[in-house]
Formats: sequence, C-alpha cells, structure tokens
Amino acid sequence: MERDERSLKLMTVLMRAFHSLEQAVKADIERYGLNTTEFGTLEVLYHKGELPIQMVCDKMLMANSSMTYVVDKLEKRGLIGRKRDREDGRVTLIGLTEEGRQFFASIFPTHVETLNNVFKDLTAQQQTKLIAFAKRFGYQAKKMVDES
Amino acid sequence: MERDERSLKLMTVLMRAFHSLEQAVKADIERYGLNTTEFGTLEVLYHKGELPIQMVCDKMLMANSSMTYVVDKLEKRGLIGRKRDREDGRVTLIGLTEEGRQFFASIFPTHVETLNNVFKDLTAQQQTKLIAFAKRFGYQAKKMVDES
DNA sequence: CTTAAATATTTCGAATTCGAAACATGTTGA
DNA sequence: TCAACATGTTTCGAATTCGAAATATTTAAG
Repeated sequence: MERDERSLKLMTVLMRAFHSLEQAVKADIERYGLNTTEFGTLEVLYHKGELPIQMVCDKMLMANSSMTYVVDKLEKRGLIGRKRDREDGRVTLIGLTEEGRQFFASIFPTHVETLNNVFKDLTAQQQTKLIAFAKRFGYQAKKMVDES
Repeated sequence: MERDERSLKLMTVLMRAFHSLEQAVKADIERYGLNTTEFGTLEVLYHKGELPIQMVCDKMLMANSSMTYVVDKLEKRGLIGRKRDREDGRVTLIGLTEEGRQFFASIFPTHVETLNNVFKDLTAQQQTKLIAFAKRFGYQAKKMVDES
C-alpha cells in the first residue's frame, strides 16, 4: 500500500474504531444516567481529588465554558461541590461529595470491565504497542495544531 | 502493568491521540470554510459518486436527521445536488456538482499531506499494525454495542 | 502604588448533533 | 388486493459544545 493510501486508511479505520469504542462506553455509562463528559469529570475527581475547574478542562480536553455547564449539572445532582480556593481568588475548586464518591465507586468497576472487553482481542504486548503508536501520532498531531 | 490499568491507559491515550488528530484535520479543513462533517461528505461523494443520503449517513457514522442539515448547507453552497431516485421513490441521491468536484479536488491533496504528517513518525509496518489493532478493538466494541 | 497583562470562571448566542415523530414510499404475506 | 411492516427522508425540540465577551482576581513592570 502506498503512503497516501495508508494514511487515508488509517484515518478511516481509526475514526470507525474510536466511534465504536465511544458508543460501547456510552452504552455502559448511560445506564447510570450519565453522559461521557459527566462520567469523565467524576473519574478525574475520583482519582485526583479536588481540582481547579480549569485543570479538569485540560484533562477532559474541553473548553472551560463547556465545563461550567457540566459542573452545574453534577452539582445540582449533588455529586460534586464547588469551593473557592483560598490561595488564589480566581480559582474554583471542585471535588466529589461523599455521595458522589460512593456513587462513582459503585459504577467504576463495570466501566473497567467494559474496557477490558473492548480490548480483549489484543494481547498485552499488542496493547502496549498500541499505546506507544497512539502516543506517537497523537504527539505529532498536537505539535501540528500548536504550531498552526 | 495489570490488565485493568492497561485498559484505562489505552482509553485515555486513544482519547487524547484521536482528539489531537481531529484537531489537526480540523485546522487544515477550516481554511476552506468547511467543518469535518462537510468535508467528509464531499470526500465520500468524490470517491464513490452519487449515493443515497442514507448510505452517506452510514459511512459518516451520523444520524440521518443530522445529515439533512449537512446536505442542506452543502446544497445551498452549490457544492452538491439532490436528485430523486427513479428506481426507489423513497430515496434521495446526492452527488457533487461540477463546482463541488473541482473545489474538492483542489483541497484534497493538502488533506492527505496533513495525514501523512500526522503519521510520519510511524514506519509503514507500524502503520499497518496500527490499522490491524484498531480494526480488532473497533470490531469488538461494535459487537458489544450491537448486542446491547 | 498603579497600570497593564495574564489567568480563571461565567454568561451568552450560535452551531452541531441527536432521537422521536411525521410522512412518503416500497415490500410482504394472508 | 390490502393490511401490516420496513425503509428513507425530513421536521422538530432538546442537549451539548464552542468561541467571544464580560467579570474577577492575580502578577509583573514601571
């Protein structure tokens, strides 16, 4: 296969594969009344503890204006709380409530199980290779975006 | 690395890498006043010729209600045209206008160049492996979605 | 100290996408 | 034939996301 053809093939295969991956995760998470971004936000806070909203945006690859909307919904639902940062008045810290922590702890295992299933046809070695490949083109793509 | 940890790592690395890939493609395409779905629609029609709208939806992984919106925009811009299918009255065929064909032909090469750049740090063999890996987990994820 | 620049958050309006329902047409089987 | 069912397209309202502007606070420079 020629270079151009391979690049185009890679793009379409990655698009399709990633789309299906997202759908599989979505189908799991939907059962708990969450969408992907809400789940991702809880996941970050569960593993990293209290964080400035902006830092969560960065991890979630999401505009901060969008995050306000997500945080509002999760706060209304009682899963997370906002708190002013005493050291920097510009910052709002968000973190899981006790209810949010328990809720997330109860649904996280099936999420991991879903991912295990998605990747189960790849050996550990292949998964490690896939991680390395994805990092490499992801890094290059990011460099191109940052430079443009 | 344990299985669970590897699955989670794969998910985050793939999310980030694919997000950057999308951004890189978007940055290229935006210069021509197109968004990703508009470009994708033109690309399909350029390579496959006239197609029923529903078939384009399938290739684009997009709801048909969304496609109406996209087709409307491209038609208003004079890049594609609608035509009733004589064999099946339910079907609307869409295809590039001469203007659309010329326009797409003029921008497609730089798109391919963008993709070549994104993947340039992977050898041909690694790219082939990546295609195979992505197909495998994509197929499995799709199976899980279809069965749920 | 004061002004200018940088950073964090929110508000606002617009764009995109979806799902459900409506509608048109085609197919199947009693 | 005709009544169900299936399929393709559009309409409609809602959800999500974004970018730009507004606001608040901090930092840096003079």
